Amino acid sequence: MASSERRVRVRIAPSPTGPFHAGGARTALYNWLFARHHSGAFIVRIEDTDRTRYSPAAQADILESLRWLQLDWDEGPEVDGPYGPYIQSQRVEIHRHYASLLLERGHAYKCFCTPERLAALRREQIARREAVGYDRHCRDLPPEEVESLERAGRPYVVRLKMPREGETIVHDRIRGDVVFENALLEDTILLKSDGYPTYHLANVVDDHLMQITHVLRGDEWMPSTPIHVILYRAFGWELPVFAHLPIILSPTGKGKMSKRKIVAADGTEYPVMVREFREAGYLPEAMVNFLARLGWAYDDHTEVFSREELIARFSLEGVSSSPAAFSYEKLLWLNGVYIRALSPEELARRCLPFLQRAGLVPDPCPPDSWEQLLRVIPLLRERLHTLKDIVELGGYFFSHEVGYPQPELLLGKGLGPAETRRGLREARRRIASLEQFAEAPLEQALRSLAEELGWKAGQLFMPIRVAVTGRTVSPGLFETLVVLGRERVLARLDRAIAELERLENVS
RNA sequence: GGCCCCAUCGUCUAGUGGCCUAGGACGCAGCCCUCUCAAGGCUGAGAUCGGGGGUUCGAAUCCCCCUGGGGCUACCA
Repeated sequence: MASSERRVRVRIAPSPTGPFHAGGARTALYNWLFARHHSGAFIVRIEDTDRTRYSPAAQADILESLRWLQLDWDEGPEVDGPYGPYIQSQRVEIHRHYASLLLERGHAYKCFCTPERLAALRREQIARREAVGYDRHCRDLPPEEVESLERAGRPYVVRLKMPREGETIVHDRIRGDVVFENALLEDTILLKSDGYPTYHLANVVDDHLMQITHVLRGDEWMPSTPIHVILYRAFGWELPVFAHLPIILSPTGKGKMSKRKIVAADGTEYPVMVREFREAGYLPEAMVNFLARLGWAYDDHTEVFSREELIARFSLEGVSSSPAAFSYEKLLWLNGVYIRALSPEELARRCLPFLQRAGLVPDPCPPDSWEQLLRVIPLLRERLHTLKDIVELGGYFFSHEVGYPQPELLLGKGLGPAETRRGLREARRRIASLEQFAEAPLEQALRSLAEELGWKAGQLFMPIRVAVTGRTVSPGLFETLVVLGRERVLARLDRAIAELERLENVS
């Protein structure tokens, strides 16, 4: 049966050497979408055969990131499944078995070359400006010599015997047929001297054993695919369908997306790891939508896709073959779109941790803080690009005091400290004596005051805004005053008036 | 250096021989709304489809060369 007719089974094979980054997330998403689209299985397999770089924290981060993005896996760590274990290091006996099978069948050989010899060889090749690579020194060692070296306890690796002529064609669903000249391929190491398999062996063996039908992975794997094809053939196994995804470029378009935090010229830090996006206040649904569109398009106008639409519409045919640069501007816009689509309660729920982390709301959240947050959300909803923005944009709704680091911002346009102070004092008096502290009466009172003073509305509103929020930017003044509450408004007006008085005396 | 991939507005892309004097989105600019900022609405600037050869009545779309960019080149994945 051709693999395309079997039930689709795809996997991601992250290596727990560092936190999960945007590129890994995109690969995971495409695999997940492909599986869900075809009602297939999405599998997570942890490839931790590099014991020197292994990090338990990284492994936890990968799973946590996948969960945050809601890319649920059908088989893998924590959920297990019929083809386990799904932690590669627990499968080394299996890998060793298949390596010995290759040895028996003459598809592989033991190589006793020391790292020193390899390094020296490499240096010579570079000096002679030759192509670097293993010289197959041990490929045709006489059996007796192999035996004696082994008896002497000399460490060895197992290498794959590459065909020395002909070519290997990789059929790729995105790239088409890619031809590799066998003579240029190296006798790749399959088993390291520590007994652990390399990626090539473990990956092929496990993909086969786990019945993987489609291998969707980053384009950086294209060069090693002929090795994998040759391995499949050596075992006599059916090939999966390969599809190499375009890599993600850094926002500048120069080079692969960094795995370290991107710092702009102005010092702004941009997230790269999935957890950093989460901490920066991005919504998982926005991330999913953005990542999906990075290297894939459905038609000539749709930008916003729900998860269900993505599943329904995703196909390999829509995946572009050229690399895509990451755009924080577009992500930010999309994040805003998703924020505005959230119900006020849901948005409040998601913003809460950010306010708590900033120390503006206690943890656990007391009922009155929650009520206040619910009042604040409608005012800030369309102003947030990230959840974290609520701290900067709305902190004054929760803090007890606001400061005026630049007191001159309190001044009305074209007005001096004395005049502004007079306006503010009168505004304070009228607000205090208002029967009903609500938007309409506030607006009426303040507009008529501005008129009486012969000021433009903004000349009065801006000083009040700065007085009560400490900022020149806020939601509409009257709704802001109402949510702040009369007590807080009056206290802050008093402080501002005092501040203006000081400013008067200075000048 | 060798091998491999890629090439449409700044960016993500639509486009699979005629519907393209190249469409949409982000970003940018202007205007409207307006108490500031957003959000929203409208308008605009922005790509001779990297260059050169072919094929064809006709090419962004097919072929070749060049150029540019990227990836890989570990007892890492």
